[in-house]
Amino acid sequence: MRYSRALIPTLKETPADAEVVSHQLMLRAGMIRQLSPGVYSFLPLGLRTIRKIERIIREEMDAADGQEVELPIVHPAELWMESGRWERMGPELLRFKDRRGRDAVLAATNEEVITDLVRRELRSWRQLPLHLYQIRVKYRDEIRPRFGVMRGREFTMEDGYTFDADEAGLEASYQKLYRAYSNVFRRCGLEFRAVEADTGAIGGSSSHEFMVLADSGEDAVAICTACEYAANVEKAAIAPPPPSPRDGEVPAPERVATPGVRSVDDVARFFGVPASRVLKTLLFEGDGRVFAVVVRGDHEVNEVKLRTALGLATVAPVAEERVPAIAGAKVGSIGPVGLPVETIADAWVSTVTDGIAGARVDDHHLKHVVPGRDFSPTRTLDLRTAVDGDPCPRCGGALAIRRGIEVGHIFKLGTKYSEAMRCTFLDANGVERPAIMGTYGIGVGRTMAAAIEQNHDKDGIIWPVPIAPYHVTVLPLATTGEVMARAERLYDDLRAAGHDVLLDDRDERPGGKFKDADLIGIPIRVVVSDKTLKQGAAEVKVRRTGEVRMVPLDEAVAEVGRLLAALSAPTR
RNA sequence: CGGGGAAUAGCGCAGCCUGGUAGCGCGUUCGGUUCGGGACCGAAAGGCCCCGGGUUCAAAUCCCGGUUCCCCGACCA
Repeated sequence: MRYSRALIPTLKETPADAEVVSHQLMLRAGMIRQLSPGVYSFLPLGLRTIRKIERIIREEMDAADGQEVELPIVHPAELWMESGRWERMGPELLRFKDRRGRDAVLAATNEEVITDLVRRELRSWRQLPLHLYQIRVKYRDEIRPRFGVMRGREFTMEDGYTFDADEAGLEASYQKLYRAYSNVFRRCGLEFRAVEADTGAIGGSSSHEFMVLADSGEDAVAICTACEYAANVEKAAIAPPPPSPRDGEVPAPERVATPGVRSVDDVARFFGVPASRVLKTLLFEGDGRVFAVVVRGDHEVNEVKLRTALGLATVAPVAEERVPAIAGAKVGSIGPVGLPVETIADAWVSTVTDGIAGARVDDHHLKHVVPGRDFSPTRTLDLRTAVDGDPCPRCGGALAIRRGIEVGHIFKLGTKYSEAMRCTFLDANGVERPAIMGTYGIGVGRTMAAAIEQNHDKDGIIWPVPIAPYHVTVLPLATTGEVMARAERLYDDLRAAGHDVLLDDRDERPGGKFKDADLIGIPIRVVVSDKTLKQGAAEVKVRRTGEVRMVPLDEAVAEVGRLLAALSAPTR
């Protein structure tokens, strides 16, 4: 491509509304422009990277026995009613009516459509396993789109689905896709972790999220520093605490007036104890029943873990106005002692041997509260959110909490949709069975943004070679004469060698060309100027390392090939 | 949805408090000098000052209503 003919509108200044570097750099490099919140146009340069990521995905999915399909974007509402997601998905599902007043939705994901497609064709166990995928736009009416292409309302996603005859088949498909997804992200130059993810109350089968570790990530992941355990903090388990020997006798609970003392911090300050000695009591409501959860003051209840541990479909805190009627005191003074509802404790409550808790009388607290002596939880479970340094559930080592960008998700669905939508086959014994499904997704734009988050410096993007919009940029420092002629020849030769090349033939000053080349992040830069031609050479520079060398003109193509190969080697 | 901020030239912003007919930097166009890390001189183009209403001799500026965008909390690729 000749730069003079290309639409690559780079910006010198950072647009004010871009918060994270990937968003800033995609705008500055002229790769994307916003149309409306969470909806972006991809410009030629941005689309080149998108296409390269898509190609990698196709190659890996095909290698994992996937077959590409193309599913509709407009779905009839009936299909979503059949699966139950018309109600369950809520406002995130973008709905509209056609001219006849029929309800329709824009594809947010395609379990319904794929299940409908397959149920019409699937008859025999001999047709299984089946792996279908597509790469296409999705619409989710996100509450708050942000970070550019990272969380959009309209975005391109690879969505894949597997159908198996039995659990063992699902396991094999899942493992195959796990490896395929790992390959995709590795080839995109990403440092990532596959972490255990929450599966919700339904199914209970396993799920992994592929997380790119980056400070700008919206998710938090717990990673064991000693073993391979890694999980989304939504789900991360925590090893139980060591037994806490009671040192000496603890006096009976004593009520203390604590006017205006409400939060855990207030309580800790008032009594002059660390927050870890305060017992925090919260009321929750799940599937129509109310119960209390007790955690240590320095810990947070994890609603996802709570829901899963109790096997509930939904869990939500009880509205503050209703608390006094249930607990006998306002929020801030409720406590577990004598509480007339079922009380469940987090395992780490046992480390409190002499605690402070609400007295269930407004503006009063109890000191010398001993779990097990002064109140008895009906159950003790792992209910809190992991924090940095918590013990790993596998090996007891320390968990580290890191930020992550979820670029992919794989999920053992089981028979949720195949049962609801009667997608069945006859097994080897002639028995009708629902297909056992898996569902898989990769955010393509998100992968691109994540790659920038991990590969940039103060001057701009540093593309990993496999997803770089161009591999090489040739910069003639003059647009006429010998310099231009040599640059043109190099441009042709590099293209003939199979590289994607951008020739900066603009009538720009050298500084401008250098800045733009760095900003858009082309891995290799080749400069041709009067100075280099005096040596019969071109100057070759590696964007990532800054390494510069003069290379004889007739060796330049070979040198570029060597450097690209070296940069593509899986060193990271 | 709740809370906070913003809307003025393609981009980044000032002007608003204290009304008087719109400005700076970058970019763009033309001419010239420059030419290895975003040059310099000269000339020029470019504005429903978010929209609607009100106050006033006069509104970017004050008042009322609305819209849009951005940021912080519950979802997901």
